Amino acid sequence: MNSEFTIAVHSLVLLAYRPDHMATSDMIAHNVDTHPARVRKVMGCLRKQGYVTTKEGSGGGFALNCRPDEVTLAEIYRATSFGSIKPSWCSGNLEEDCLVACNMTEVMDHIFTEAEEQMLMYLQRLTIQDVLERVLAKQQRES
Amino acid sequence: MNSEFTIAVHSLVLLAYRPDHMATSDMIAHNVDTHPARVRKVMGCLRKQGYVTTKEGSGGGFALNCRPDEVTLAEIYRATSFGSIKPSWCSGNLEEDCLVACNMTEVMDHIFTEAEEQMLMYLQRLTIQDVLERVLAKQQRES
DNA sequence: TCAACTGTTATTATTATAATTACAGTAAGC
DNA sequence: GCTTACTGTAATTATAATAATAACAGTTGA
Repeated sequence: MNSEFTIAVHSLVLLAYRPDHMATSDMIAHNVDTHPARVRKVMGCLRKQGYVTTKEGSGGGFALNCRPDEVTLAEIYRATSFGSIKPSWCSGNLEEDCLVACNMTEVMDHIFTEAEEQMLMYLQRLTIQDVLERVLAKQQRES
Repeated sequence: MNSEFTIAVHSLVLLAYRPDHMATSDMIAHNVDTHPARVRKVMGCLRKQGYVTTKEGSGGGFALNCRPDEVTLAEIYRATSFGSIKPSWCSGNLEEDCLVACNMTEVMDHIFTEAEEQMLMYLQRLTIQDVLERVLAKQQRES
């Protein structure tokens, strides 16, 4: 699976956690441990879907624009990584005179699509708030 | 996701389809459209789990050693690609003095594990026989 | 003893992914 | 208006994951 989903979820959880619900790409990038340009790319995607707003120029950055307890990981997955369950390589050989060789590509493709839908049913039940709470709960157990 | 799962399923479906339930790595490789050595590697894994038997030497090859209607894709996934849902890259920064940065890695890891379990519940409902039937059904619709 | 196989490892090629650089555009504050 | 601190985006480079290939020892049947 594509790691832009991870970056998107991490960024939203971070924004939800911060008292002012704001951060710059530099701050997020340090927190996530990646490059600011990559964060901006992923956040651009979240902005288009309305999950965050951005403010350009000095003093700018990203701000949460949704309720963390209403946004599910399924939405974020669809927005960032839809279809990434399926491996890019696929089997099958149309040259062969064999039903299996000719049709397996499409049949497996269909299976991966259904498997992804099933996974989305799980992600549907998890919100950004839930993830934040898991983070906080984990800390409490350890302290 | 790892494509060895695809190769394993394709190979088992092919064996189930063939009247003698046998094939060499060359034959499977042509059908799947990959290299025979790769097929042998995947089949080695299936042999260890008892899904196929192999016969070395001249006239040898692979033979199905299970009932196609009893083997589920979940088993094959576990045998070949367990854990491959999770991206190798992960977010988080232990250097940061922030709960989110420090704990997100583990929390996301847990989420990917659960998502994979959910996907496995779907693969549990599909057998090699079901896949073969989808292949055959597809052909009938098109002819 | 030859030919046709598997088993396995090592090497190379290819592709996917992530990091980095670069720079135009925007807004705030002096 | 100028400087500074940001975003947006594209192009390039680096790295890692994946697949293909080659090579060869071991096995078996004819």
